[in-house]
Order: sequence, then C-alpha cells, then structure tokens
Amino acid sequence: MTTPSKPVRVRYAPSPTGDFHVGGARTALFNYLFARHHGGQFILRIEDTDQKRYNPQALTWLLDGLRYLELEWDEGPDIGGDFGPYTQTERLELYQKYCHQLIDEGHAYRCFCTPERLAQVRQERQKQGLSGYDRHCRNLSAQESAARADAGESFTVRLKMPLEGDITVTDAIRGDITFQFANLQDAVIMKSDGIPTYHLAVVVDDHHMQISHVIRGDEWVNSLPLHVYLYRALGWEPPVFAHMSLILNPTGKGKMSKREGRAPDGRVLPVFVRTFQELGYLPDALVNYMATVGWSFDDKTEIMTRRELIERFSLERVNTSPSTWNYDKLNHFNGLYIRNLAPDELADRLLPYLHAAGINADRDTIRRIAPAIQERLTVLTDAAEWVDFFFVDELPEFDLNLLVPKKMALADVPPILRAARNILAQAEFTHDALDAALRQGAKAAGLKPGQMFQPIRIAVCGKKVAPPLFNTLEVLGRQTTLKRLDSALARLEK
RNA sequence: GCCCCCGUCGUCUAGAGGACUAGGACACAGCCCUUUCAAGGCUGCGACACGGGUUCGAAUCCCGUCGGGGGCACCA
Repeated sequence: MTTPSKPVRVRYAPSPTGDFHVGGARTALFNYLFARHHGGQFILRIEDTDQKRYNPQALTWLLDGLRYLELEWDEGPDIGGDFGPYTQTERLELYQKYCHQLIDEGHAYRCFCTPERLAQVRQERQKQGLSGYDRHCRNLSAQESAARADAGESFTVRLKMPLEGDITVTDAIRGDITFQFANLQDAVIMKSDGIPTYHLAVVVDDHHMQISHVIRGDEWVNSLPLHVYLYRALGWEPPVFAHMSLILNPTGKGKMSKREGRAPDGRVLPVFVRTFQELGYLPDALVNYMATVGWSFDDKTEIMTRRELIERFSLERVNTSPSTWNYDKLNHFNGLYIRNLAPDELADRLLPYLHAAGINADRDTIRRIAPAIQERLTVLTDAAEWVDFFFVDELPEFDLNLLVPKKMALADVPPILRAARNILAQAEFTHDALDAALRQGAKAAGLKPGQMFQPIRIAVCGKKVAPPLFNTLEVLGRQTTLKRLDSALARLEK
C-alpha cells in the first residue's frame, strides 16, 4: 500500500463489558500492525457509554491481555496522550456540544417517544416487514421540541437521515459499498440520560483524535452509512474505513463464541486472551497465528516474526471472507515457537507455569531438563506432566504392570531391574555414559535395549510417557534413581 | 422478513483472463527414524458451491440460484 498522506493514527476501541476475546485481540493486532507498518500511532480508547453492561474487571483484562500480546499502545487511558481523555464517559461534554449543533442545524431531532411506544411500533412494523422506528417525532417544530425539553420531558436525540437516495462508501478492504437511505433508520445518537450512543461518540472521538483509518470488525459495516452521514452533517472529513471479516466458531455455527467450550475430547477451547495466556501460549505464536487468520503475505510464508509481520502487513491483503479459528494450527504454531526458544528462555517461561501447577520446581533442574521436553510441548502448561516426578520424594503408586516390556511377563521384571540397578550403581551419570552402559547391559542380559529401558523408565518416572531416559536419569541423579529402582523392586517382591 | 458482506482441499490460505495437471500450511493416512512420547524427513488423500452468460480462452469478469456470515436497540 502506498503510504497515506496524512499521519497514520489508528485505534482499538473496545467496550469494557466483558473478557478480552481473541476476536477483539485480532482487531487490535491488525490495527497495531498497520500503525507500526506506517510508522503511525496505535491508540487505545475505552468506549464505555453503555453504563448497563459495564464490567469493572474488563479494563484490567484488556490491558493485561494487550500487554501479554505485547501490542503496546502509544496513547490510552492509562498513559494519556495529546488527544485525551481516552475514556468516553470523560468526554461527555464534547458529545453534548455536537449533539446540540446537530439539532440546531436540523440534522438531528429530539424524540419523545417512550420505550414502550418504541417497542410496540417495532413489533407492528416487523409484521409489515419493516424494521425500527416510525419517525414519529421527526417533524416536531423546533418550538414544540424545545418547549417539551424545557418542561423536563424525557427525550433521546435521533439523526435525521435523508429519506431517499443512496450513499456509497469505499472500504479499504472491500471496495465500494452502497446503501439506500430508504432502508436506514433515524438512529438514536444521544440517550435520554445524556450519554451518547456509540455512533455519535465514535465519530466525534475519531475526528478529534485525528484517526486516519478505522479498522474494525465486519459487524460495523451496517452502521457505515450512518457514520459517514454523521461526518457529513458535522462537516468533517471521514477517515478511511476498513472492515475485517469476523472469526467463525470452529464448532457449530456463527461467529466465534463468547464462551469457552470444550472439544469432544474434553480439551478447553479458549476464546479469551487470558485463557490462552494461562494455558501457556507464547505471545509471538498467538500473534503470528492471529495474523494469518484473514490475512496472508504470500502463497507460502506463514511463520513470521513480529518485525516481519509489521514489515509485510497491508490492508490490501486482508481477506474479505470470514474464517474459522483453527486450534490445531495454533497449537502447531505454538509448538514451533516453543522449539525455537533458547533453553534458558524456555526454563524462565516454564517456571511460573510449573509453580502454578503446584510443582515445587527449581530453575536449575528445569533448565537442565528443558531441552529434553522442549520438542514435546504444545503449550507451556504441558510441561507439568513431563517433569512432575523430578520434584517429589516418593513417586505416587503406579500400576506394576506398566513395568512389563512388550511380550514379557511381570516375573521377568525383577531380574531386569536388578541388572539395571547394578549398572546404574556404578555408571557415570551423564547422558552418553548412561546410554553406553545401559545398552551394553541390555546386550549382556540378552535383552533388546527397549526391554531394559522400559522398566527403568517406569520405575523412575512412574509413568509410561516421559522425557528421554538418559536425560531423565542424568538430571535425577544416581541417588534418586537407585532409590526408585529399589522401591519398585520392593513393591514387586511383596 | 428487510438490508449489507462473503463463497478455492475438512480448516487457514495463494490465485487479480492464458504461467493451473490449481501452489503452501494445519489436520488426516502410510513409510522412514526411534528407549516411551514427541520432533523431524518422505509419500499420499483432498478444493475452484451450482447454473447461465462474456471471451479464442474463466477459479479469476457479469447475472441468477443455493449456501455461509453480519446487521436491523435509549448495546457496543
């Protein structure tokens, strides 16, 4: 894309009503990438004009989520900026001012209809295949309107939309979109409590904050004519609009759920950024994956660093069709990113998750075992079950039958274990030495390597699926290893 | 019901009239490697929604049908 002539200023403007959803995160990401690509500003604005649905935790979830994803913003409610305040309820006077201006200039009118009447009208019109308001108050005289307002009658303010003709808006992603005014409503722009609706607030703020590009979800296309008309009525130049298609639910129908379901296998299907974090998705992996949902660079590149994403992002290559969230692919990305971590960094990242899982892990042990489990991890929380046995005094009781190698019987196990014990009592506890000694021992005992390794693994780890044996033994150390072998032998002798 | 958007493998996508025998990735299957589990390598399976046009030629342009999504609040 050619660099826009005006300075690029984009915003992510969520409403603090609930948890921070990946759909929103993706919108934030695309705005962020666009801003960084053009060397512009990424602004955070809180659209809290809905007092009823306000959720005090939402802002924390949002800010924490953006920080976790490392989508740093240049201006926002917490850090301020030259165009603040960045919370809409702190800007009410501004909206009032323009609302009055619109009424005075005949672009908007007071509507005294009660919610009851509106509900009734809506119902009646629905039967006729029409929707919305019947414009009952549209032609009240200025005098009557003012008088009733002065008398204290409750009212909302509606935009006086043209009754005929059409309006064409150019969307940077979709191209031209045309709407017939005849199909549009006289939308409420100011509620009876003096708080504007989204439509007025968004236009006023985007203009005052000098937003150059509005990149938002597809659910807003239908209010495009309303917004553009508002810009006209206010005498302002509208920003460039770009509507990105939504993310669809992997299970079932419709846009991606606001609730976290479960896969048929019982696995959690996260939809909140917080949950992705809790499960141990790496921010870079999530960001990379999210960028590929609805955007592509070329026909084969999908693994990209943040820097590359920024370099390569463009609105032109944003897809117009909705796409389904693919957990398998995200997991694949995450595994890839985990495998690319340096062992030290992996250890650092793993530690808090292990502690959260109740494992009394120390940095040094984790650092030593990290390379062995690295390629086995899909998400960071997977590590717990790979390493828990390193950090217990006594192994939880396991099924003794697990000790039995393929095509052998329980009675065959004690001699194998005793042979292993003899070897391990003397062997040097390093990966290669253990490898050599145990292989040789197996051969001497007339066993295949696996037939010797399996019982040792079970005796020492208490489970069938575990990190590679020699790494495990090396980290565990001779003392613990022998102790666990003895303990298994003791149980077998009972 | 009305309005808007969209329609390439199961999924994410490449493709902007001839370069398409339609490319890549995930998933799936098989094989190789292998001390469990992974990871990795190789191979395979698999799509232009349908019907009409336009054109010498259409996945690409137009129309219709069907399908999917979104919207029609004093919510955003």
